[in-house]
Amino acid sequence: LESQGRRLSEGAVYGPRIGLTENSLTLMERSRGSGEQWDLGETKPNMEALERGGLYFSCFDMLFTEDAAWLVKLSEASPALALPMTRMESREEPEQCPVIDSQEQGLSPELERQVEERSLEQVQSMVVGEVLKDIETACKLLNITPGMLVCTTPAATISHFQELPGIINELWSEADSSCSGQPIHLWQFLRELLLKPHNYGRCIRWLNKEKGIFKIEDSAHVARLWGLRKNRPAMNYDKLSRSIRQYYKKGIIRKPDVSQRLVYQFVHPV
DNA sequence: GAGCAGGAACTCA
DNA sequence: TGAGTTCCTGCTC
Repeated sequence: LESQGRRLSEGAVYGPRIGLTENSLTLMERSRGSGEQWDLGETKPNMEALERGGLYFSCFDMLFTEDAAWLVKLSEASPALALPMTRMESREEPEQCPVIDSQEQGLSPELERQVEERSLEQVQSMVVGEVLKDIETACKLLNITPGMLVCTTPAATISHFQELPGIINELWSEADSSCSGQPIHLWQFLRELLLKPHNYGRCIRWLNKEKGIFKIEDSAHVARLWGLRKNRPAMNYDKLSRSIRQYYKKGIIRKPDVSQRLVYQFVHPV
């Protein structure tokens, strides 16, 4: 999710998290294998094609820029398949893609080419149908409307999508801790604060993110936030730090090698 | 005085 | 039973 040019092999990992089904990922993979390859340098002209063709582009497509380019190429090749995102109509995909052995049937080169094009269009149709269904599912999961994803210009589209995967990450991050049905752990809460430096940088911040070393700048504030989260109005730093110290023997948090006041270290930094 | 370390008893899901 | 929470004593900076 974090970098925009990741290949589908990684999509197979992240796809399910954003609602992409294994089915559509497989279809996209297959189509990539049989079709042309585009590098990231071709994104821009394809974005121009996107504007010309009026194809709406979802943030989920940007998760895999190469695949986004593929979809744009698809829209150029077969405009009828390029459905506007806002409509979110689920297409009736073909039952299966026919495999035609043109050699055995003795088809002419021209007819063979047409057969291949037809087959490719059917595959593309299946892929688009699956992707659109997945996007609809993902929108439902994230409680966002498809209209939120519509952009009018390529530049705005790129900018918008760069912001949206960040928001999605945050939503998933919060979902991990608050929607799983499990009470949040203190170390998770601290990590949450550290992951939002623009919000909590004044009360807690990384000293060395790679090593997982962080400093509590405003102990009273962090304790107050923890108390709010756990509905413990009497929480203070003395109690919070006692909970942190419980992590010493569990191997979750420890004091750094050079011990400093209000400085702790995650034993296994992310 | 604030923070640190750790024991012990307690609550809560 | 696990994960804190609360209270405590003693120590260091």
